[in-house]
Amino acid sequence: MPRPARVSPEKILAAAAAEFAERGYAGARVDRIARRARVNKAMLYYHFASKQGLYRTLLRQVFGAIATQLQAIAATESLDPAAKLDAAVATLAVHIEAHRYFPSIMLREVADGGTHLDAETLAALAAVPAAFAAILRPGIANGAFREMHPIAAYFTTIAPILMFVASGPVRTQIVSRKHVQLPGSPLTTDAFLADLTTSLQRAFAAAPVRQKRS
Amino acid sequence: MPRPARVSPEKILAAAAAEFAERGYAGARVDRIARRARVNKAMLYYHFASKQGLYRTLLRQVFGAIATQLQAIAATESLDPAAKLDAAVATLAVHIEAHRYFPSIMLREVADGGTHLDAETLAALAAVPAAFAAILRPGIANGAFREMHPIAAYFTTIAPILMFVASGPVRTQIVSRKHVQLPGSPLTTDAFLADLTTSLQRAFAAAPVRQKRS
DNA sequence: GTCTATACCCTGATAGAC
DNA sequence: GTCTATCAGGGTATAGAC
Repeated sequence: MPRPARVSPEKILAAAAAEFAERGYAGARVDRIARRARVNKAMLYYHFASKQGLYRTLLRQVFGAIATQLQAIAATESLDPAAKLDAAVATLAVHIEAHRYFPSIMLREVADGGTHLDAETLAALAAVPAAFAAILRPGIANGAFREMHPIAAYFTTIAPILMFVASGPVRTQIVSRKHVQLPGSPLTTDAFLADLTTSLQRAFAAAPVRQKRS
Repeated sequence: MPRPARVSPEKILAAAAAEFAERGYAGARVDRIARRARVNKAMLYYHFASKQGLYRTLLRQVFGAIATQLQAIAATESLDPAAKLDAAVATLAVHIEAHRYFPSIMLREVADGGTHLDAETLAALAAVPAAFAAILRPGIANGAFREMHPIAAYFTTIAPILMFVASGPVRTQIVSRKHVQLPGSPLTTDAFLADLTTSLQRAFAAAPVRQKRS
């Protein structure tokens, strides 16, 4: 039988995601999370032991979700290496579109050095580069991609996506000021991703036998 | 005549850089900054009006310093486009090595959406991509690089550098746990930068006339 | 310019009724 | 499970002596 719909924990997690993404762990306020979730603060502490406990639970979920999606791509045997790389970027993009808080949380956790995380949450975080490495591995093995370190490829791929999306608000603020400019015309996320995809395919492709220009 | 050596403000700024990098704006403690700088907290408020004022002054300096270095590369006429790109990456790397706090602060400010910044500080931040765009411009103009949006190229270049370096602590924490792994062997910053340089040269180079493999 | 002491607010967390 | 009331600790900032 379907367990009684405990809507509170899910609503709290959703509110926490938004709050932690906007303010970071230290800047987040438990009061604000409770208000956003429309639950009483005592209720929040009833479901989650503490601010830290809530944070860890949230991050385990966030990292787990994205790792699972990347693992699915790695396991799809019908895709050739280049298609898998494109699929990884596209999947990241779709996931971010549906979960706007993801980039900021990832960036903040990197900057925080994993201070607020326990072993289990760190493991969930580590699953993300592991899944990405699994996506690239066949391509490197069969010579479609050049020899490269999986961690290097990982950061070369996801860092631009995360930072571009997360920087949306700053870029908006900069452009909205008089006398301050950003080079080039406004750049949409789709256009950015298209450009990045081109860059990554060229960056990772096995070196052409001869490629000379004078 | 040389103005009396006011060592305090510089020491405070240095301490603030470390504290804000490690904890972020919200997580930073004025007490701790004062203690790190070995000055009294009242002294800190004497030189800087507030925590926010200190933060803005620091960031203006941080962003200004890196923008200046990139502008110098852009202005060096003896370098060809590919060399300028390599020089930009190398300069970023050297600057980060000398100022370890830089990547975390940049990441955090992106995630924070520029909330704590005033117009002047935002302008200093905007000068960084502007300088980078100036580095690439001649290469795009003369056909050495492919057509690409300067902002796309900017994030494709600096995001990996910033995130790789800033993620040092998390990666260390992950690896230090039993039962949690990161793919590949340990990756040094130098090896990462070498790989990234290769990736970027290929990513930005004008499309070779023909590059086919079957 | 430098320091001590302190005001005052905010925040995470809990007690205890219902 | 849900809510009100409240506390203890720690945070920014300043007053005022030297």
